[in-house]
Amino acid sequence: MALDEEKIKGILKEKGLKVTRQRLVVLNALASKPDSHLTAEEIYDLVKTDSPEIGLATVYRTIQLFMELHLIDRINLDDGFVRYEIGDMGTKKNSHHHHHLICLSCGRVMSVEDDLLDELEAEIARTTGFKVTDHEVKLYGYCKECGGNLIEKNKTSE
Amino acid sequence: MALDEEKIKGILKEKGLKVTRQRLVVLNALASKPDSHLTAEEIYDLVKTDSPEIGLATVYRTIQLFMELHLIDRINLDDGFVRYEIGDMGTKKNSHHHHHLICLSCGRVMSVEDDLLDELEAEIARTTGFKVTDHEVKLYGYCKECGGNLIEKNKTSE
DNA sequence: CTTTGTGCAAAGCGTTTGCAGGTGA
DNA sequence: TCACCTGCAAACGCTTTGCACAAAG
Repeated sequence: MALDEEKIKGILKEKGLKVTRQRLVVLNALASKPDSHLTAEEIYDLVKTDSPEIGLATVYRTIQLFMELHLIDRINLDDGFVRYEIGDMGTKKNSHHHHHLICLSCGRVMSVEDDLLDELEAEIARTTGFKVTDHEVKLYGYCKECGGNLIEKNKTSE
Repeated sequence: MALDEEKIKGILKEKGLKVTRQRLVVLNALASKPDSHLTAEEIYDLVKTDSPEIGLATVYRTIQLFMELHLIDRINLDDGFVRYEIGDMGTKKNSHHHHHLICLSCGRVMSVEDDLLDELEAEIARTTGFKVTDHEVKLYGYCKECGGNLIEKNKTSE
């Protein structure tokens, strides 16, 4: 997935922020792996191939900045690592994030675009008066491949 | 919410684990605040009133143990703190957790028991072949009180 | 008596921060 | 020029660990 650098430059300039090589490189690293949910350290390693002098602190600062600009999202899979993924770049301006499927067997993380949750949110607004503006959904289970294996091993019914 | 100490003792003994005062005190602390999502430090403070000699390390070790025994659940509200709440004690053996409503204005956290997600999970199984066994849902927004205030301030339509 | 658990303090580890020098506008 | 940004290293805060002693079974 190519990054629209001009757009990013525009966003930065608009806020009086400077366009630096480090910022572009970090964002490009995230953009190059749209479905890998990278840790700060992984981003750092990726980025070092392009910019060996970059510091880990800069990566952290850049991540924070882009989080505030809503250009990237944070994901916490509760495996002890905080991860990041590139956002929709404002292309869709849909503040609702996608859901994450986390395979308990192989650890793979997949994303699903689905807004069946709207119904749940409406239900909650009705019963509790709570107005939902955003959600984070993590679904744990077994992916197609791992699930298949489990069925082989665990053929009890059906 | 009173804790069924006999049941806990049984669970521990069954695993060859010892029943210590510290373990009971930690679990009682969680049980005494079923809807407060406590950090390790908060549990430590609570527990110190009953057992001033207890160490923070013991609290952490005990929390871990009870997590493994599925007696307590971890919640991460992405506010920089990891929190814990007492589980359903195996009374319902329903591995599906409740959802959390997190108010972006006052920070309050509420729980909702709802399984509208079953539908979403079925949909996902159908389309992706991913078998969901558990989920974690965080809904961000504004609670009744804060939402009301927002409406006052932001009366644009209706 | 043996094994497991505890308290303390030190170590670990991911993340943040202070500061001097560098760089973009 | 001048404010902003970066790299480095030190500081931080939460959590884990090593070890000797204590307690449970």
